[in-house]
Amino acid sequence: MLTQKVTAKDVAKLAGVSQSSVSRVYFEGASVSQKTREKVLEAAKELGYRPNEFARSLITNRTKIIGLVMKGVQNPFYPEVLKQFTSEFKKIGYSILFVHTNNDEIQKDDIDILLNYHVAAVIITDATLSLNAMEEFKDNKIPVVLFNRKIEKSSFYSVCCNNLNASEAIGEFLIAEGCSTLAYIAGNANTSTSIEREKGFTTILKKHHIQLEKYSSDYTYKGGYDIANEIIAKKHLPDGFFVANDIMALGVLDALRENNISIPFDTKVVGFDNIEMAAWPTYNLTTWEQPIDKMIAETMAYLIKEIEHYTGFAKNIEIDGKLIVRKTT
Amino acid sequence: MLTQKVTAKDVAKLAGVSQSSVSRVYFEGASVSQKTREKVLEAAKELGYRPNEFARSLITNRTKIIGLVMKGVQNPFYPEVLKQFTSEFKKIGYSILFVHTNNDEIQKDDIDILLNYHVAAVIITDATLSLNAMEEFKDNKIPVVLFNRKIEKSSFYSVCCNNLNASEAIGEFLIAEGCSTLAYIAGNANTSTSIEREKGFTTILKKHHIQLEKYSSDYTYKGGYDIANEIIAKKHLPDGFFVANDIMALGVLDALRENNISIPFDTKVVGFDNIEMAAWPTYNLTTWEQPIDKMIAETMAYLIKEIEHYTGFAKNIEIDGKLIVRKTT
DNA sequence: CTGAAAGCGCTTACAG
DNA sequence: CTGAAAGCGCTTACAG
Repeated sequence: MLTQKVTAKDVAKLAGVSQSSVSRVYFEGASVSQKTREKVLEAAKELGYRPNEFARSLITNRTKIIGLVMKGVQNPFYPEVLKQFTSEFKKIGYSILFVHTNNDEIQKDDIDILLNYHVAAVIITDATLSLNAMEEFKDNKIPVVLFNRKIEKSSFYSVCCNNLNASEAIGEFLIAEGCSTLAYIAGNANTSTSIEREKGFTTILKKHHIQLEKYSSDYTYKGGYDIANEIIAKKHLPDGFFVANDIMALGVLDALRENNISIPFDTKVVGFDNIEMAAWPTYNLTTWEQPIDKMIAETMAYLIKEIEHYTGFAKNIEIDGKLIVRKTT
Repeated sequence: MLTQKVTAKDVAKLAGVSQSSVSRVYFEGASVSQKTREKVLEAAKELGYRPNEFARSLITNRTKIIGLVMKGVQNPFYPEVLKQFTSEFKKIGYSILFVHTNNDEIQKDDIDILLNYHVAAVIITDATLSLNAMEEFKDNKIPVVLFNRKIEKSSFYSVCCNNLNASEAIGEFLIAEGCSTLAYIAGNANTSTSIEREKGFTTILKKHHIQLEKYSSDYTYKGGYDIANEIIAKKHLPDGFFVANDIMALGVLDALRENNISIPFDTKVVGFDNIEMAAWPTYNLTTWEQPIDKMIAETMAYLIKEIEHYTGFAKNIEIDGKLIVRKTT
């Protein structure tokens, strides 16, 4: 094993062809005769040749890197999404540059990373982007998708579960189950998911002349646990809870249980996401399943098309999920 | 906003200096006068200049990318590790290329990704590497650390919690708590963590003339849940369980609870990792806290030194964690 | 299909 | 400290 400094030139010499031919073998779409291809491949194998990605990117001005920005790694929903995007993109030769943000809106330093590496595309899983930042990506012809978050502006492409339909269905379901007082426990106030889930739920309650009790929380287990304890302390328990995501719902469930409140008899709980833990026997949480596979497929289809030929086309895509009934209702 | 194609040459022209001077301003360590630096910076700002990372890497043959390989995204321990590495490396200008593997030993396709991108270093969080693959990294002078996994070969640098001490302490603790029959629930059989935890635990049991009941599982919630159900079915319950990681321990706890086995009275359970969920009131799991912060700091210190000046120096680093006593003992 | 040559945007000796 | 020039390892017109 030589100290790995084999270039196309070396391969060319050994194969007895020009450096351009070597390049063509590794560049899909270029035309090379079967014979040269074989010679090159053989020589390359012997020398341990590996095309230099940077030289490549320098010329083509494009990379095989997807920037994936994530905030909430504590919510198991997102690591799962990360894993699936990574495997799916790997199949078509793309790698993932992982960016972690602490803010709901991505900041300049993270945007710079994405721009410096000329990523082929960016996926933002649970954060948003300022209009200015979006402009920068547009200028660089880098397609962006907001995954599980949306912005009511025509300049963003987003892929979400259909939150409105979902929360309406959840409302109807809880009412059909006999609830006549209902509470909504919201996630972070400025997130599109929490807002839409509240909206759909409210619509249905209004239709049935039920007033919504609304509580604010933050999409974390502890947030759900704490707010449930506050509600319990008030000695006034609604017939049912719609909790904006599963991880909060687990906190709610634990708080209720600690206070010997029997579920689904004393009150009912519905979550959102269908994370793995929702199915654990301790929780057995009724929840709304996000169609992750379809959401990922949709995201990738768009991105691949845009990488091929950038248009900047924007749209809010919403995909239907489904209710998973377990033992908390 | 122009269509972002500003090069050092453009900046040079506007600033009235040579392209080399522009380059020097952005290359730390190069000497430039205060005056040219200012002129360049001003021109760069006006044009929105951004040094091209690829051109850079092409020459220096090094990148600011760290390859991070991860297997078990389902175990919350690892997403947390990913997040912390990402934030810490970001502070010193490095980004994370995320690689997901399905295998306990990293395969060729993933290694190729790391090599193709000439990552500055690689971290493998819960998988291992063949000796051959390690050689490839060595040839390319890419430092590698095994995080939370180790191999008894002198060629790997690894950073782990001190699993032997930990499991001995857990053994002593359970015995002091009055257990006279004890079981160990192992994780994936070929992992260093599971092997060492068993070893330390066994040592202590032997010392106290207690025979180990050993059960095999796979480091997942379901694995823990299933094996616990099997044990319960045998109508023979040990006084205490040491479960090789927390996520399995949660499964064990749920199975015991479903069978109305009262903890810590009928039996006791100790986990390992101290993941966030271990502290949830439903579980309140006694466990061993892995010193993540220290493990990460140690990993980074080594990697930074090796990136600066590669030696290939290898060692198994073990850092002490501590017992967190909660309500399952 | 193939080769010679230009050039992507930088860094880095080499002079001055 | 600074500029002119070579060169990193590729892709891609341009001829043939």
